[in-house]
Amino acid sequence: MTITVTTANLNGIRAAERKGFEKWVQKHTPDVLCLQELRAPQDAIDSIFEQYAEDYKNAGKIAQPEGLSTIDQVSVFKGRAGVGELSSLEVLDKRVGLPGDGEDADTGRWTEMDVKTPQGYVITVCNLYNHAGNMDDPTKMEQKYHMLDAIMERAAQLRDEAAHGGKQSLIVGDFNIAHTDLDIKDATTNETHSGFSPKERAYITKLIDEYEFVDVVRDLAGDIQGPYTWWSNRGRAFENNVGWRIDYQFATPEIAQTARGFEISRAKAWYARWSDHAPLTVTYDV
Amino acid sequence: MTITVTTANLNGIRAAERKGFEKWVQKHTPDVLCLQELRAPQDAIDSIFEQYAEDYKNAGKIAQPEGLSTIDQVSVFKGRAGVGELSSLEVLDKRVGLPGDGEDADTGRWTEMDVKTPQGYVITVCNLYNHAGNMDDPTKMEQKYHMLDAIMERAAQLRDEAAHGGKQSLIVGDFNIAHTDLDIKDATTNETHSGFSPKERAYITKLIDEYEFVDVVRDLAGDIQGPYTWWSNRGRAFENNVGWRIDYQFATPEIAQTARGFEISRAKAWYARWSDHAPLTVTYDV
DNA sequence: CTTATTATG
DNA sequence: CATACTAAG
Repeated sequence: MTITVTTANLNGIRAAERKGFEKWVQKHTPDVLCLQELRAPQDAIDSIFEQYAEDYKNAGKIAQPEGLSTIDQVSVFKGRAGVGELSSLEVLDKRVGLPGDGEDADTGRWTEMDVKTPQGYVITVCNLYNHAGNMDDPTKMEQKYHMLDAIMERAAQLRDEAAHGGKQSLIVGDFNIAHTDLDIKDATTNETHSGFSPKERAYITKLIDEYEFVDVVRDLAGDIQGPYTWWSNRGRAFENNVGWRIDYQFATPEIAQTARGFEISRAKAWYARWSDHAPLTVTYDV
Repeated sequence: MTITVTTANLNGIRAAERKGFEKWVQKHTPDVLCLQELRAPQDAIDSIFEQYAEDYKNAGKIAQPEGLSTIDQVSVFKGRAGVGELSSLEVLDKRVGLPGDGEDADTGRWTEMDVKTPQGYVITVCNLYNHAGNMDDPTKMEQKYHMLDAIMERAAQLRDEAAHGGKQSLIVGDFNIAHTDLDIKDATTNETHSGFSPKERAYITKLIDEYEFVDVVRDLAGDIQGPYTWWSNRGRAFENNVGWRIDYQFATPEIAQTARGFEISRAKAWYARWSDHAPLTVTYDV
């Protein structure tokens, strides 16, 4: 009995809908679907998520549309960021925002769901969209580091909860950071760019080494170049596979051990590109 | 020996290019081509007009690309208005702006060319794009009336020049006013809207009655409903022919008498819609 | 509804 | 290069 968890940055859910993303949803209906960069107002998100609920029902994943649990966080900045999380599993709790967010919660960058797996385990699935950052704009880098600090804080809590057979966790989404040379096509030219600077990469290392989260896709793929999840819209980056791996699934050790495989939709013949990111799905035997 | 004069509001020359307007140019190569709403910066206009010069050369209308005369006026407001005029005839003079414009000349709404016809007549061709206006915004209506006042002033000069066998004139373009019930599908509901208010319509009447300009298309078409030149992008206006006649060719009496026929491209099977306006071409035997 | 602009990624 | 926004028509 396995579950599938997908993370997909849509770069505008309405634009992705126009380009056929819903066909992908109908085909895959992952047990947990984590979406980033919805870039849409609440009413648009509500009506699209209702359609997805119908899709899950028609695919036989849930008995009724009300059987799909959803949570989302729209940004206070119109047309920017925005994250949402959907699950056909039993959902015990849903939360939005990070500890450090404070009053400033409506950044549209973090949601959580506690889901119950078919085998009866409870897993916290955290869904995030980090700032892109810009080396020429220190305030934007500060926002990026600030969110990374908050993620570390939450990761510490989740690690402690997971210890000694406790509640396991996933932290998935768009970190906007490639971790190592394997995670970026052009490492040398990008060391001075936001997304591959040493300071940013150190946060990913810290998440793995200090908070004991496992980079599931790297573990499954081994030490190969790639696989990438994002390709710039500029030039022929997608066609030439000049990509970055900036979308991740990090898992606490126990659930990481159950990871059976992953799929990045780019490789598939039926894949129609509806975003500069490709969806990343991991199958867990849990 | 006839000449063709076309007026076409492109609603963005770059968008029109993407949709195949250049094919229309290659097919028709009118002797005088008056364009409105270019909505593009000078460098974009320059390079597109150079392409049109090649098209005229390839069509055998001119000997070399340099044989096409062009004049244009870009608006000081980026991405708005903008008019241009092209001719394969001998051009004696070119001017931009209206008398009333003063310092404020770069409104992108008026150009003139003095062209010499194959029969040796000199004709001033004025090309205009009037403000759309908005009944809820008095300053916008004031701008529209102000331009109409300036047009009347120029029309008075041109009428005087044309008297007793003098230099004839055309005033063509987008007036953003339907003159009579015949010039609009839905007259009653639009009397309170900009474009069909009594005050605006009176300017067209004045141009005809006081300044003796002939509404060439109405003269040729007779008292029928239509033909329209503009259809709203909203709803199914184009499909249902819910249109307005707001693009005109006004002529001094002598040249008006030589008008042999007109064509509005909408009626043609090959017509691909690249704007909310359709091009209007009149053939003059002059 | 469509084309522009702008900011953001 | 693409998706938003806003202004304008």
